[in-house]
Amino acid sequence: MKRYQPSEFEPTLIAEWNKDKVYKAVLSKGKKKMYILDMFPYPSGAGLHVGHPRGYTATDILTRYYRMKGYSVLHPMGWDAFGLPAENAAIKDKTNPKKVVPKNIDNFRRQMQMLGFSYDWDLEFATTDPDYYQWTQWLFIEFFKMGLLTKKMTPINYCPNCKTGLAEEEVLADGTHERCGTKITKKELPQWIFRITEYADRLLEDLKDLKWPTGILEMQKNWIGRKEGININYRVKGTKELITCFTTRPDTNFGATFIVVAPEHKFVASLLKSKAKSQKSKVEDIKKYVEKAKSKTELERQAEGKKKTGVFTGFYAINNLNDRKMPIWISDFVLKDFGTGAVVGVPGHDLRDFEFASEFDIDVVRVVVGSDGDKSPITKKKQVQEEEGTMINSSFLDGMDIHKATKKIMNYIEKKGWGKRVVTYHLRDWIFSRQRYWGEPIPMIYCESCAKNKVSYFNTSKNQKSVISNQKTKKEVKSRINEIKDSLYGWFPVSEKELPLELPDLDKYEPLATGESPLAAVDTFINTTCPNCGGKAVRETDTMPNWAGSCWYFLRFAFPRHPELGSGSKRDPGSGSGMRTKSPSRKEWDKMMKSADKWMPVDWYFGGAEHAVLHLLYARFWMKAMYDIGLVSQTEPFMRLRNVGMILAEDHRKMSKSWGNVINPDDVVNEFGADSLRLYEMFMAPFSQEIAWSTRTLQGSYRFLTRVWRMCKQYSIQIKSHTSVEKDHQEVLNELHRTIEKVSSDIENVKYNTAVAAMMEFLNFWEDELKDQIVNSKGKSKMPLSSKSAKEFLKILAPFAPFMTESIWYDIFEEKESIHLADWPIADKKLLKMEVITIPVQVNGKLRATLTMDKKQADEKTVVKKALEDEKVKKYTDGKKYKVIYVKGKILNLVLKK
RNA sequence: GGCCGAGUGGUGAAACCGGUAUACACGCAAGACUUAAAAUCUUGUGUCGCAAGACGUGCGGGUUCGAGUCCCGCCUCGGCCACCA
Repeated sequence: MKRYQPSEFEPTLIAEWNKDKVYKAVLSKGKKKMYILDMFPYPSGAGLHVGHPRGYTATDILTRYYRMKGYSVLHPMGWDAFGLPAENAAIKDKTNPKKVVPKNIDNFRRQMQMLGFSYDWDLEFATTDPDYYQWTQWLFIEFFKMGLLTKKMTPINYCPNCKTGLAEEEVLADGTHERCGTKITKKELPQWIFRITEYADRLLEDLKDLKWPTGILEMQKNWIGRKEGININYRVKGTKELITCFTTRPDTNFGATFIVVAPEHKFVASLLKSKAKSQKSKVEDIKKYVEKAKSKTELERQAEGKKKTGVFTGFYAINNLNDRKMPIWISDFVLKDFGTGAVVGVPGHDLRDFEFASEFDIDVVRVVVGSDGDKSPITKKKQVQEEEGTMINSSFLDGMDIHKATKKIMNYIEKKGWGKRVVTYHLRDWIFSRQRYWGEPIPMIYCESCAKNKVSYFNTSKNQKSVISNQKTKKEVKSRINEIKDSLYGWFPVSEKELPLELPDLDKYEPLATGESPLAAVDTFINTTCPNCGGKAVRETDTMPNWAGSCWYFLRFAFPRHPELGSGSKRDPGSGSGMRTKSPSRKEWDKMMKSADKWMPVDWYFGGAEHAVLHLLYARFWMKAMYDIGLVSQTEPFMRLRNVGMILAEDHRKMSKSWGNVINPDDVVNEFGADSLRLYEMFMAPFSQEIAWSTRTLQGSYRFLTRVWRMCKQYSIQIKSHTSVEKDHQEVLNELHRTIEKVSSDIENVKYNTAVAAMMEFLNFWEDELKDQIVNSKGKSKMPLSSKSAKEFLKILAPFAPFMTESIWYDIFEEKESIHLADWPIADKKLLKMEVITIPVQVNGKLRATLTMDKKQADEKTVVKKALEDEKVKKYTDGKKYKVIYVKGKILNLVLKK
């Protein structure tokens, strides 16, 4: 044991920790529990890049800290292995993802162990394990039973070149396919829709209980986008039709001058059907415009910018408030999915409406006067008044401010029966079907003959039993089912006994030209019997999106172990020993959850901010739905959330193979050891901040560890000889305890950069003290800290540098049990207090001197007296009157009087 | 366009409730060791100035004995959403 040479002991320690199961998660009675979780990774072929360990080291430090503090800690790791990247990589290599994924997992696991993360590897599993996804399928069926899933025609993104439907993430911002650059079109396909919007209010409401970064909370809030407004019905002159418009600004309704509907609006369809009612030339125009609008790609829409296009229908709607005839237009700036797909145009008080009105010469009426007092007619874009103001030209609203007017007019319209208050959301229902191979098969069966007889799961008598006890939820479920059951004739869930419904092994699994899933071409998979009538039936061939697996994995980690079921089979490459489960059933779930519930919820959740709305929203949704069925006892999965900042390459660009600027952790560990990498990534910047990699700065962390190593090495003589009675230097001891205190609180606040700085500061102090010793005792080194105290320092460094501290712990200090199971040191409150303090002295707010004195003597009188003895202070105050401002023990300010 | 962050030395950054601005580290400079280099160690390092001192946390104001921190008005950069009615 000479030089600090990490490669000499790091691999050995990994093997020992694994063998002794040092990091086994055990829930002990009388101990507080702590569940610390990373967003589990997708195991790509490239292996870990240097950005992954930043988050994983952070959770590892928390885990090690709480473990040493005596908590029961759950810290697992697994693999989110379904999804497009694996599938595309496998297609490219002409192999099956089933073969590639296990290899990738092995590599990821090896790298994580290399970095010393203290996961309980026995709990490992992958979302692609049939043993896991049988439960994901089971949950799908439970959600189906409570009316949260329905199937309907929905437009999806489609690439005409690759002949496949695409996920949102495969469509670039300019509307092209990321692989081939072809413009994406829309294609209507039957899709399973997950009705997340049913939970919009609760997803919004419950945000208030979460200790999450405010930015993420804000993003979820915006994404849900709750808006209160009113739906107003307008009569179409000369017909029996009504057009309903959503608006949040009914106060301006006296200023409404036109109506615009989306090209997809049902009024347009009925218009085209009954040609007789409108002029023939108009019908042709309308047809042309609607077709063009529907075929427009995102790219074309963006190229057009905000220039308004549209076509007049020849019809007018009547504004009941003032009997105004408002022309009805069709335009693609109105979105079919927002509000009612129809807008009432108030060009004086909405910029977009004004642009439309100017384009087509529609009247503009002012109904609000803003703070500029401008009452003149609105003719210029600048004059459009969207802000606060007072009503004019609005009959009984005149003189009111806009908020009061809004309330008044809403009441008025509702009373008259012209409209109804409504709440709308930005949140859309979740399209849950993928026409892809590499995902969980959706466990549903379609029976044509049952469909013909209008039979579905929901009207077969044996299925009417409800397990939901909450009356309110029961009612909601009932009304949901009533709404959707007619669209689900012929659909039945796969029976529990059949789970897992396994993904078949296929040689060819490229998406089909029809836009269907590749499973649609596999006869042995499709054909089955109807669970209801026993006749011929077919399986659903779509698979679930890659988000499904991450919606409940945090529960699965907490499931009790079943060693009697054996370890993961070859088929389940990820499942660790004792993590297999029996077939899914409500009884089995309840048994599992009874014990898993003790770990829930996740106390600390770490991952990238890019999941702010997707994964985090979906998982919260599942949790609430599960709660409603009684599957879990909590409504929120993740109590505290922290976002890890991205690590950029040294050239400040994103790390990417194509730039050739990727840093591989294997190389870093080879050169500097895992501890240096961990320490550096914690020290480099505040945790959530994006930062560029710097090998130079990493060397600073390496240097620090080398110095700690050297320092500790000097204890070996002392310890082996057992001769000298060790004694702590009071000042070093005080400094040590201050460091213990600082590091402890910094860890709990995820401020690792300052925690590391504090330890560096301490080492500087400790070394200086030793040098003084050597000088004073003429070369004979006597350590300024006892080995007992030195070990305390080693302990607080242990979560950051688990390898080196463990190695010293065993070899120098001759300990027998792992440092990572030792007790966390507690700072001695008596030692924290500063006996001697420095007080800055200011004259007129400018620093002129500092006083060093005993804390007990630092009363105002003494401090002022001492300050006035200072030459510099005297220079400014001599012969002048001054006011004394003294904050005890903090600062003295002498303010000269004029 | 909407919402949310952030601007501090040559660089990454620190500063708890308004109380010594620049902790810790990198880099740089000089020196020690060495035949030499690397490694290591020592000292210095906000700007201007010989110094005393003055100035200094994106810019302009304000509150205060005292402002990186609070208030008002701007500028720049980053993130998310976006023809959202």
